[in-house]
Amino acid sequence: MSARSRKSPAEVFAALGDETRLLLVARLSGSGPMSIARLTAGASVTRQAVTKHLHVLAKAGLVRGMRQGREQLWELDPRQLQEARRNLELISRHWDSALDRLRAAVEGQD
Amino acid sequence: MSARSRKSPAEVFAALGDETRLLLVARLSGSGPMSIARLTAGASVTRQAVTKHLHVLAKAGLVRGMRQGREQLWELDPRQLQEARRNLELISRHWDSALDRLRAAVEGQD
DNA sequence: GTAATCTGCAACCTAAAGGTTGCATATCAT
DNA sequence: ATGATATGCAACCTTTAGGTTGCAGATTAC
Repeated sequence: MSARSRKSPAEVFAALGDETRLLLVARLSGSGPMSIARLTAGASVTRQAVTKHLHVLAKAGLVRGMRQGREQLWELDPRQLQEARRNLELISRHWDSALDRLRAAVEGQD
Repeated sequence: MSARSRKSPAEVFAALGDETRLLLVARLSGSGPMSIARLTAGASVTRQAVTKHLHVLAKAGLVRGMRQGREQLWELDPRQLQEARRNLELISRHWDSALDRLRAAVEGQD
């Protein structure tokens, strides 16, 4: 149940559907791997909460952790991130056609 | 608290982070406005559950409902959808740079 | 070696999510 | 009018999310 299997879009969306996690992703996007302690420093919740959020993100395949000495470093997972990114674009494009369709329908009514 | 105010990305993601809701959005993307009864026909939960999901989507600004006779028709909300779409693309692009950065870091290490 | 740091594990708590059922109400068809 | 449809509202239930605290185990710094 780790980061390797295919993740459903819903799971990825759900993982991103939380302010704290979105913040973690943003911070990891802007720098290299970071320890839990450091990530906690910038968050408004306890270390345990941060840890849990990281695991949620990991389960969705967005980040991955690795041990280094006494600290656990977390970083974005390029592969799953790419896939998530493509999913977002697929949906986005899907909406495009939906919007086109709507527009056409409205114009047709005139 | 209706569809007019600005929605946080997290809220939109959260709204999309559920299989049933994703399905509803997909169905609405593929056709015109649909009544709750009709939407329920394709779902695996009760009408009430569908109604609740629609309200969650509406609160996130993704869909909107309108009354027509005895039925309530739901459709995608073009405006908020556009905005959501742009948010997705922003994040997606943000990830792109993050991935570039990662790639560069790895190459630099060789 | 000892103290300070960084984490993991587990128990526990509260609020919200997701879902159901029952009943009332409005609208449509005949 | 009457029965069938389509919803809305409200109460209720169970599971999960998000968060906390306390304590034990490693690792690192001195």
